[in-house]
Amino acid sequence: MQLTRHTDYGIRILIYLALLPKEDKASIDTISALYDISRNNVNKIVHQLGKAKVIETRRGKGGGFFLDQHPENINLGDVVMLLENTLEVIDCENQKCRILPACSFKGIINEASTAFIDVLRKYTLDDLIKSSKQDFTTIFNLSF
Amino acid sequence: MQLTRHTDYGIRILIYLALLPKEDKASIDTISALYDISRNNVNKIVHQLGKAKVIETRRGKGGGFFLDQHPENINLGDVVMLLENTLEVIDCENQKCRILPACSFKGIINEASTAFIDVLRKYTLDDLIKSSKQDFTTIFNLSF
DNA sequence: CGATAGATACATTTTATATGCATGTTATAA
DNA sequence: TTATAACATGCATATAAAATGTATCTATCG
Ligand code: SF4
Ligand code: SF4
Repeated sequence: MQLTRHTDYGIRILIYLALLPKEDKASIDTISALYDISRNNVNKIVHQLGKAKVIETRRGKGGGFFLDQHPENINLGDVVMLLENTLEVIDCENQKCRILPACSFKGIINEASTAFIDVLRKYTLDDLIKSSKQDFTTIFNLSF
Repeated sequence: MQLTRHTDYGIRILIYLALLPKEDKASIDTISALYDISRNNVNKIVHQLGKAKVIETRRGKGGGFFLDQHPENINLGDVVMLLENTLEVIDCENQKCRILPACSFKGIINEASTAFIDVLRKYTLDDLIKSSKQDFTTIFNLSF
């Protein structure tokens, strides 16, 4: 029961974007260096977030990416569900489980993972930054 | 975000034990054959459940294992926490994350995984079998 | 055009999970 | 009491998932 780094990296990237001044763009290389995440990982995540319209990506010279919505409108539940590929906590079918027809564990697990996501749904990207903007700017050594 | 098979296997084993008539014992080989799980996997799980006093194991000829408590007293939250080795949904320290001091995501994730376990905590092993004893006996071809 | 920056595809490495193999230890039934 | 059934334990291997690396393509700006 663990979130993949892919997802966590995605959150980190969004946090950074949320702190950027309006009209500023980030680049894959910047983020890769900033967080010490392999360029290709960042690439993949940015692409995924772009396709899902969480961020907007611009190719070519002077390109980059930035939030497509206000941080208050970016729901953490949605983001995690997007980045985490395995929504199902257990894949009963795929392992020809003998007791499948009688088993109610899968239902309980489902209820539990819904509860998990529901907690995340209560928060937005803004909740991650609003109370610690100062700390973040110090960490990033930004001046705005 | 997925439970490991190890955990799921554990649940299956407990379900089987809960259905056994009083005073009956199961063996690693029986379970291994019944669920088509590798002998060593069953071995490890049984050992773990034994150490945690969820089941009682008896060595030697005529030995085996059986529930150490009534199914109503075996809490699914406890069992899952026991079998799932990674309780932490994300290991911030271990990846020298730059924004750790300012990040509130870990707290939110923690709240979410607590919610997950709390759902499991509402159920016991008995909940898994009480409403479908008949189905299970058919599946297992038991006659009691 | 030429440089920049994301898009895409595929290969490789690393890590986590699952299984296999061997052997030890203990209890009990013959 | 001795053979044997059954769990205990340690380590090795195989498999699968995740993370990272390499390469090339495409779009855009100046
Ligand atoms: S035991 Fe239940 S939850 Fe687990 S694989 Fe079988 S049907 Fe699914
Ligand atoms: S971003 Fe937050 S949750 Fe993720 S590793 Fe860093 S401190 Fe932990």
